Amino acid sequence: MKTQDSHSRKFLKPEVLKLIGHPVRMQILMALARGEECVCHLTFMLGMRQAYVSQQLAILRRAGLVVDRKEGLNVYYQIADPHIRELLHLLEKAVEVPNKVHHHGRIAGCPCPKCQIALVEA
Amino acid sequence: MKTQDSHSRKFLKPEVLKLIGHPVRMQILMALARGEECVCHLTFMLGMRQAYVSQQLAILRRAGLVVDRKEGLNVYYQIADPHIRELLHLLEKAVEVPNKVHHHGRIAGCPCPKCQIALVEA
DNA sequence: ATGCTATATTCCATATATGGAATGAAAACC
DNA sequence: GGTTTTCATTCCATATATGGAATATAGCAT
Repeated sequence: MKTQDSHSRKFLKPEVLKLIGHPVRMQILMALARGEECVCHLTFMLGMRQAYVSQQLAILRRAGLVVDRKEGLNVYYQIADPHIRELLHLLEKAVEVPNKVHHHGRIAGCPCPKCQIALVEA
Repeated sequence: MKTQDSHSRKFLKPEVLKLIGHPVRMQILMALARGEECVCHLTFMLGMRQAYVSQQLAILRRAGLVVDRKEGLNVYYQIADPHIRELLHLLEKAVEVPNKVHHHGRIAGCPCPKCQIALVEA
């Protein structure tokens, strides 16, 4: 009879928090907390090399925090579990992350479908 | 005009999460989330050597997550900030920790005042 | 002052994380 | 076929974390 049973299942091992507590991975997770994004979009959003972003995404994927979905040439990532998304939304209020991860519009130079379609329509 | 402003200040750096995401430190924090405890009590609760518990407490103290208070021979630790305590209570629902950290009664063999007084009264 | 008790610190070998660079694989298009 | 584009992986030198062991400090008692 506790309050707030919505996410009371123990779904996180302490070690997973250590993975989250990494500046770049945190930024990636915060960006994904708002919704699915493709690798190239994340790359341009964070201003980092693609290889490095993929590397961090692989770590998050192996830890079960994110899942990927291939669509043609692009690979889209999203948070694996609604519980984790909830946790990220809570952390979003407490943790300092660069503003850029909250910029969820078109990104100049990004070649991903979303950005290109938005460009054509504008 | 956002909902829930109670703890919306950005008080946590991502690196601090990494500190929290350590099995032993997580257990210590979860134990302290319920209230102040002395070092010896934590030592007996977790069944670890005192030197090691002090070592981890020092890391948490330097990170600003806990504060200490000396009283005679004992040193009592507590969570430094109500915001952090709130976060820990949220994490408590999600993170797997051994049951022992939730045992907040007297601990057999613990020499701390709390446990000794309880022993005499019983 | 001596000794006891609770806690802190320092040292250190080993393990793991970090992030750069080059390379690999796979799909779409010519 | 070949080429381009997007993403993944592997290798590696360096940095940081981990946790054991010994030692240090500080308060209280006699």
